[in-house]
Amino acid sequence: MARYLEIAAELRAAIISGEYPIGSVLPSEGDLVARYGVARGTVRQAVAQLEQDGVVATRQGARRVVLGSAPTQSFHEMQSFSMWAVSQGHVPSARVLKCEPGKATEQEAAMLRVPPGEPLVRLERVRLLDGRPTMVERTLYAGVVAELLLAMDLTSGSITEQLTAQGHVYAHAEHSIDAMAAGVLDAELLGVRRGNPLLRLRRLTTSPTGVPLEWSDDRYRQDAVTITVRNSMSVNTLMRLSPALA
Amino acid sequence: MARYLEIAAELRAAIISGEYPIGSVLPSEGDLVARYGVARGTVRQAVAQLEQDGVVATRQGARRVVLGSAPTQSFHEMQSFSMWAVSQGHVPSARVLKCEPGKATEQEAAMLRVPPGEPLVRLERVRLLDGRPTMVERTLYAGVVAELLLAMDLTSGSITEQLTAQGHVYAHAEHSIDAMAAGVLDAELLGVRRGNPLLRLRRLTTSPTGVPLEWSDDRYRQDAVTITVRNSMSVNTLMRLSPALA
DNA sequence: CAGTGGTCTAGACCACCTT
DNA sequence: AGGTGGTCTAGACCACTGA
Repeated sequence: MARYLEIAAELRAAIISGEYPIGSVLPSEGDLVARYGVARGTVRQAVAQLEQDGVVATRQGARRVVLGSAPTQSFHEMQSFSMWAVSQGHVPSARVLKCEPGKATEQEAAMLRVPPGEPLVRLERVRLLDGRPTMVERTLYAGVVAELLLAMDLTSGSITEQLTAQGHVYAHAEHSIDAMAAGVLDAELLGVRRGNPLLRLRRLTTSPTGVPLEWSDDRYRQDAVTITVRNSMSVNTLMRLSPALA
Repeated sequence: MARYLEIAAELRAAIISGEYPIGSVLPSEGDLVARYGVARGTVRQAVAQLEQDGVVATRQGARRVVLGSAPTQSFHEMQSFSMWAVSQGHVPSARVLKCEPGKATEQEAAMLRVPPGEPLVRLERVRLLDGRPTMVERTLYAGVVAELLLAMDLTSGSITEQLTAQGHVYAHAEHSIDAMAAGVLDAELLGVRRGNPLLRLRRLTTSPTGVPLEWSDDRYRQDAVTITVRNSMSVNTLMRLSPALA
């Protein structure tokens, strides 16, 4: 592991342990240089990590202030229902409604940002948390990922996990979040009344090189999840859009 | 402006202009060093900006790939309904339902992360977009910000803007997003039916030093907004929580 | 194997904050 | 005025990618 990541981890641990309580200040860069025996650049890389995660606040000329300990977030937990469920102490499962190869329609092609007619796989599942219907998932898989999918066990495990094991890495995702009313079909699948609120999360995921891998439309029962986002002046990935543009 | 920001801006402009189309590769760090006549560290600071915004993807050993042009996002647009509305070409306004000073109840203190009994201001407004009710906003303002608020014009402008003008800077925010059904009151205020879906966005905003400034509960008509979030393996501020923990 | 990005060093000057 | 973070330079070595 890189030295700056080790230092960042040590500082995180010190914050969690209470050595640097919320509201207190971190040692100066000079102090940390002396303590860890590294160059200033390395210390700055370490604290930049903490700043990016919203753990500390930085102002030129003043010591860094501790905002809170790092959230237990992870890109992969956000990406995968299974991993998230497990991390929350729940047992995830799935009921497959549809899994079929096909060719991209005009609309699907636009969402996946591929040419119309491209081969893809359409997957629809009801996702369960401890046996209770929680989310309806409609996913389109593109390219290589699509082919691998047809050989997988879709009811139990995490597709993401199986894809990662085979070297297909998800690197970027763009999520659109809104509220909607349950239609007849969704209501029945989730065991709620028609018209009840659902939280909809649509997502385009791409590889490290920007190649679209999947597009997903996930609809959660109103009481099933809350999404949280942190942003700050320096790190900001959050937008509010009019539906017309979304 | 710092040199690395100038370089980042130039690269952004070049991407938008089509000089570096989506999917193409950026010049190597060495090329950029030569072109701009700066040290490699400066070039790396510039491209790190682009990476953080999801504009380019980086892999060790390979040229950087262009993912897309920068979104027109801004921290302040996310923070302020007014600024966002204007940027979307709409006319924002507000109807003040309540604006009164008070002392923090047990529950309010916990949300704002201040001691119970702290002075605060409670503000409730219906926010309108081009005259149409769009969102119900319930905000608690703490400390210094609270005092300033009572002297402001609350119907027209942006509170955030007025506060910024007086040197009170919002620096960090944590948002919780979920779906809910409209109650009798919210339904009437927004002109929708009781039970209709609303998108709820709760937010704690703090100063650069981590001091809580405001807590807000915003409820949008189901068709009024979509929230979008970008995340990646390297930059991730997104979490999915069980409601019990939220 | 050459090119490229990832990490690290050592030192410099400046802008801003605190006292 | 002294301390602190922000920026920048110049050079080094390593790990990974791709032809």
